Amino acid sequence: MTIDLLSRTKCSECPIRHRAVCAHCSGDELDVLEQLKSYKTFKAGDPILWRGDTLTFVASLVQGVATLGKTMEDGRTQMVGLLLPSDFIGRPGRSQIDFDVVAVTDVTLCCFQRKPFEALIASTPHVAQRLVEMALDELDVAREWMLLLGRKTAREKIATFIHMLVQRQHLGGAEIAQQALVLPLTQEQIANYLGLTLETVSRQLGAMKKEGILQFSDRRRFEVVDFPALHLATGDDSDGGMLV
Amino acid sequence: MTIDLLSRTKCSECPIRHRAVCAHCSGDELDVLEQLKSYKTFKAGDPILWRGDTLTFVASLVQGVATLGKTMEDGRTQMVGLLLPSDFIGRPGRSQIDFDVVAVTDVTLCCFQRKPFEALIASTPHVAQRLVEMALDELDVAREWMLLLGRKTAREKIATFIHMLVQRQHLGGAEIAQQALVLPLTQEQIANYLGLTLETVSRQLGAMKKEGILQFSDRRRFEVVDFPALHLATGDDSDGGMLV
DNA sequence: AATATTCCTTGATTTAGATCAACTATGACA
DNA sequence: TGTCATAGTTGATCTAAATCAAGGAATATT
Repeated sequence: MTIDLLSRTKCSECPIRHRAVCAHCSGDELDVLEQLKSYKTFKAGDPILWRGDTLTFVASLVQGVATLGKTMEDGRTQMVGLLLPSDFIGRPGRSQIDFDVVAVTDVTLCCFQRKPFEALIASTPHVAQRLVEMALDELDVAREWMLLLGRKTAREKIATFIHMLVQRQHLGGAEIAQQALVLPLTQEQIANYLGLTLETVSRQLGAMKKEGILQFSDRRRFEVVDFPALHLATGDDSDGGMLV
Repeated sequence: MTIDLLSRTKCSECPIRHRAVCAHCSGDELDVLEQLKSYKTFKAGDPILWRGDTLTFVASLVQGVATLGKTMEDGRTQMVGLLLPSDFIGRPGRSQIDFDVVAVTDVTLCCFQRKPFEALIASTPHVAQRLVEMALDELDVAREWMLLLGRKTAREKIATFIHMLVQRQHLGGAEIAQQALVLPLTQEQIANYLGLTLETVSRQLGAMKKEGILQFSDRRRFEVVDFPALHLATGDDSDGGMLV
């Protein structure tokens, strides 16, 4: 029996896309997980994991938004990742993490004990293979962000961030732009994600509003009115930005 | 038979530390690799892989230094990784890369065809497991660099870079500081790694020389005279910086 | 409905680092 | 041993974004 394990394909029975983690979708070899499944919820603002914590579980984010962040002693913080629904939290083979995971909105996780999960990996090579690919995907994202943090201007950073949100929104299978999007973070959090200050984020968003690239209906809800202009503003290759 | 696959432990018969990749050290199940092993060499400055290239092999870097870099259309570049001896190049399950790999010095790679290597992974779960861990290690490094790029000052960036060099030098098993180190990159390359300009790198290195933290015998060869001061200058936690 | 808090905006000012511009040291190579 | 190219230095100037400072708008709390 071959299953597309840990794919990003949405499971028809539950909101989780990582099918190996989602017990609803498990194949014969994954039945063991069913018994270990548990849901955890966190309130907006709650810490999910602190830097240095011992990891006892791996999880799939079912609902909500969480951030991975690093903080320096003097308070400077840098987000190193953003977790949206369907994202995987876990470091198979690792017992510690080197950053904080914080719930930005109310968050629901579908959790599995780490030990049995690792036992599963140890016995099923194609699950392990899929996990390598997932880790490499995350690595690609991290490296793309390194280019952003090291070399992009404030405007390019903001444009890239919005562009990424649009792309992720459409991964789920929704149709093309011109539809309402939501900023999942406050402007201060966006600033921490982009290596900027909140004032700069406000000014740049304001400028894009004024230029007619974005249109806000609400403090958080907006549309991309001029997608080509948005893509141009990212500074990325002129080819790679098409939807679909 | 249990082998410490893909560990960073140095093989006694060759300079490669990833034992699964180093055919000298292979166990029974790895004999297949012996036949596929081949060495490739590159001159300083040679491209090893271009962004978008199809990957036909995985490899271990035996000798020399190479960089992983991203370049924007207007020429801005950001290095997203540094490959030193014992580092692994390869993306099992991935056929393309999204950055350039360039030899900084003369480079020797120990290469294996990707397909047979992936077949090996598919049949031996603990190799796959080790690869997950390696990818997660790289991810940790990338995220540490995100903090550096997004939030650290020029001085902190330089100090962190030197600090990292010292740490890596000592991973091999050498004794404590106060010994000659070599900058593996030009100041322009360091600038591209740290999200700075070459002038800023020059000025900051000059300042640390003047302050008696570093001492250069040569343009490239130097010693860390005041390691505590170096560590302090990184801006990192006051605890985590000890050698050993 | 009034009050407090959190989030966002906008302006004035400062500054770290970029940019521009010579110039110097170091090898490399003929 | 001199010429060339590459790498590094050093100074003057500029600027993007940070910082400082005040308000204002939305949301939550009483």
